[in-house]
Amino acid sequence: MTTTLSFTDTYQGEKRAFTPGDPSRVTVYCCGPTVYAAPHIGNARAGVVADQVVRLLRHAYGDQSVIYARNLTDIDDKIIKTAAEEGVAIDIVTARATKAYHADLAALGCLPPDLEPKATENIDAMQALISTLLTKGFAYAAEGHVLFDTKAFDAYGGLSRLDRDAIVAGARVEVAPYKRDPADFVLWKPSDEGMPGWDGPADWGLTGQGRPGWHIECSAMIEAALGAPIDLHLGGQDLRFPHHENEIAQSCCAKDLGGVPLARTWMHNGMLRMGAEKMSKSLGNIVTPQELLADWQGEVLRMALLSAQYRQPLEWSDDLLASSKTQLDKFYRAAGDAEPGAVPDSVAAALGDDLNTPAAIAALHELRDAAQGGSAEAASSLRAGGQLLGLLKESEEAWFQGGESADDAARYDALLIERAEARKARDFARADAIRDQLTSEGVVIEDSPDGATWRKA
RNA sequence: GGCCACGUGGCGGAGUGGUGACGCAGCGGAUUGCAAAUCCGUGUACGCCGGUUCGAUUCCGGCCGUGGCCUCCA
Repeated sequence: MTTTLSFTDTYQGEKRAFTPGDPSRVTVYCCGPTVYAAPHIGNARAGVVADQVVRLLRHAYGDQSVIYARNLTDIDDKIIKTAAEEGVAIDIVTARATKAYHADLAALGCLPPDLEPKATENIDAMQALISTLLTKGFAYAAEGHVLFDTKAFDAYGGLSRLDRDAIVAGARVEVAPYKRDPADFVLWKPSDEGMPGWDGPADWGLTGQGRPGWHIECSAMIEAALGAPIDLHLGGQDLRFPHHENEIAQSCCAKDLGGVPLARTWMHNGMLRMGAEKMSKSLGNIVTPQELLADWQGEVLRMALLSAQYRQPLEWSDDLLASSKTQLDKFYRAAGDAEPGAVPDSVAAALGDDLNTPAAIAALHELRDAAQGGSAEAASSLRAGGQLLGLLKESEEAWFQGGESADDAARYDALLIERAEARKARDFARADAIRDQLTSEGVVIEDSPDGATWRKA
């Protein structure tokens, strides 16, 4: 496979050819969830985008040549707060949220990452990183905290294009008095009694236990899981600053990365909107995959998320879901029981051009036309192209009839036979009554020269 | 205020310096006992004002509008 891939690198601010350091070991990291609550569909977009990129990279470089790591942030003040509010142990909160995240992403057709480091299992790596930064003079201890000294890193602000003045001028929170510079950020902070905490190394000069700051977690886990620099770092646009900016600062100051800002390519996905606003927990306008899955198949949600190119904002709506469902129905009808063949170039090329999923879906529609016209080859290509997009994984039968109980299915079949007899006898009143009854149960009848079939609406 | 994006037809959404992707919805027709599915056909667009150009939705400038970020956030 020699497809040329190009992605918009947020650090450089332009679309450029993707060139891994080692094509036989392409390293990808995606900032995973903070596990304090079930994810919303906007969180899931980031997971789907990363999954889509990984699928494409595996197609281009080979399954064994791509290593995909996505972390779990299981130490965080929001977790502590949630546990306290519910009066349950931290573990209960993190296990519950982790389970929900895994289930939801699986429902959206995301492959599990190769590595899924947890913050709590990488404390040693974080402390080692902090010690290095202290030793090299990029960090300092103050009032129980260890802080990163942003003035010591000339390239600070390179990713977000923010300069220190802007950060300070726009600060929405009071600057902690122990900071040397308002832009400095926490690497390690003290934990009160009852909070998760770990002893710091003696030479940090701290008393009592503490816990890591958010940003150091990812730098440490990237180093531990993949080794910096990596080829590709993904995450939501809202993580660009401060999270990713700080990751770069930490990683580049701790280790000589040969001028690479931690990742050779940075990709940031756009936000999902509800109406005019970003969907977010703090705004309270979220909808979760769990809620949506009650009414829509997982592939419908994925199709909806892929309907816009990943960098664009995407407005979430029922119309979008309905349109996605209709399109998938058509794809499944045209694909029939065809086995996936070779991935069509039209689809691979669209994805290789900065993950242009709308163009890839358009290519699928072209294949559908040909398949519907009787081309078995096109049907195979449709399957293969769809599956590169994480779609069209089910059989046609499972797609249209899956999820119904065996009893219901048998009843529908019996009613279809009765209806066929009624129609033969030209008793259309009875035939229509049967159809009306099925309609009321959310089941649609489709007639064909070979007889009638039923499907879920 | 600063930084970063973006404004395309009823809706969603690509793309391009020069014959208006693709989809959903709509409308007309074929098919059907009637529907459903399928097929054929079909309309409407590039925020505003300048500039460059033979020609701009596409490049440049300004304006207006929207969103994101400016240490909670995918």
